[in-house]
Amino acid sequence: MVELQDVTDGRRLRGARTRQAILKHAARLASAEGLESVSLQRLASDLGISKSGLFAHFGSKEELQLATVEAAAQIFTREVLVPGLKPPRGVGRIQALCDAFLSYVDRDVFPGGCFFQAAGAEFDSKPGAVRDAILERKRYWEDSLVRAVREAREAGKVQRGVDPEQLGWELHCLLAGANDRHLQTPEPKALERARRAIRERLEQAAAS
Amino acid sequence: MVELQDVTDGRRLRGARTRQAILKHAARLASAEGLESVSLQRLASDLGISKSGLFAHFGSKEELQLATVEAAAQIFTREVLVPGLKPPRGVGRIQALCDAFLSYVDRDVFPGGCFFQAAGAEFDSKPGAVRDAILERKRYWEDSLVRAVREAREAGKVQRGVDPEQLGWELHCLLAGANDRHLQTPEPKALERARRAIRERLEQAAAS
DNA sequence: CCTACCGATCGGTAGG
DNA sequence: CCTACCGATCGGTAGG
Repeated sequence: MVELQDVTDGRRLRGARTRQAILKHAARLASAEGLESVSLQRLASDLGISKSGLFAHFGSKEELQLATVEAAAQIFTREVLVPGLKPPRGVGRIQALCDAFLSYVDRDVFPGGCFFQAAGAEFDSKPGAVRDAILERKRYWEDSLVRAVREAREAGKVQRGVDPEQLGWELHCLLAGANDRHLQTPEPKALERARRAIRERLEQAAAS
Repeated sequence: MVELQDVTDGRRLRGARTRQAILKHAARLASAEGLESVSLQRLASDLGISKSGLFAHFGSKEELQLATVEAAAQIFTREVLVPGLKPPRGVGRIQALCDAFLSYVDRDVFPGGCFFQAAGAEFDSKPGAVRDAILERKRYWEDSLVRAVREAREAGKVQRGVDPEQLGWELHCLLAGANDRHLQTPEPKALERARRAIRERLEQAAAS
């Protein structure tokens, strides 16, 4: 009984590890070459398994794409949201969210820049479950910036006259632009421009 | 002789018209589905010609892509740069460039939003002639904004303390963000947020 | 009855 | 511009 259970658990554990390895590679590839371009054959040969091995994990290409979006969201949460939400509510948290995103871009967590920026642009005109999943995650990130501004304003750390939705969206634009520029001309100055713009926006918005 | 020449000219004219029709359709398709996804077969059947008919106009897929980028650039020039550069140098021209871009997004000149936004995101991690052509055009547009700010500053219409490269880049980020948001949630408010941000930035920068 | 794969091949389509 | 093809690769499935 115990032996049999061990074998079963071992198989499940191995399966889960393989699945994570597949999805991490798929997400990295997709950021650079496009989610649609990550073919099952390409993915299989990169990982040294067979194409039918992939089909044991994901029943179809769309399910693989949805699982890839999910895996990318976990990476984004770990690399951006967790460090960005560490400081207490206030201007410091808004700044930390922006810094965490810029660091995530600077460290090339995904070789093709922010996964959701790339996948969002690829799928924004392709209706379906994959587009919906990507946009839901993108919206959560944008909302996190808006929420951080709103909470800072409620705590009296940001001026009453500031519209959280407006400032949150502007910060998001600058961060997206920094990702864009980083991919076009990968020089330190690319991110510096965004840091400067964000600093100025936050200084203006901060309660005196 | 005359007859022969007429036939030749007629053929050339017809050829040029077909070429323009192909490229216009290719650019519109590419903005929504991706430049790489516009297959020769798809394009041929959409236009009611044969795949080899396309090869008579363009020797390879890459040449078709380069010609598509060129055609999209002509559309962008006509729809954004020409109206945007109409006002004399000064804050009015900066505003006109931004308004022209937002109108181009709002009118859905390309069904998938700004062609260069979409194609840039698709190719920014794919080295080659197509990426170079796309980024060259994107850079020209960004430089147009920077130039408009610099000229306004030189004319004393913008404060001395303003960095043209910085403000030009920030305006570009807001416009790109407006295009992004327009594709995600096509409501009038999407562009309104950008208009408000741009108005505030320009009021701040204007010489008093 | 489960899982994690294999080699081979299905009908179609890619660029050329 | 056409028909007629090529080597390869696409997403997906067969039996073992």
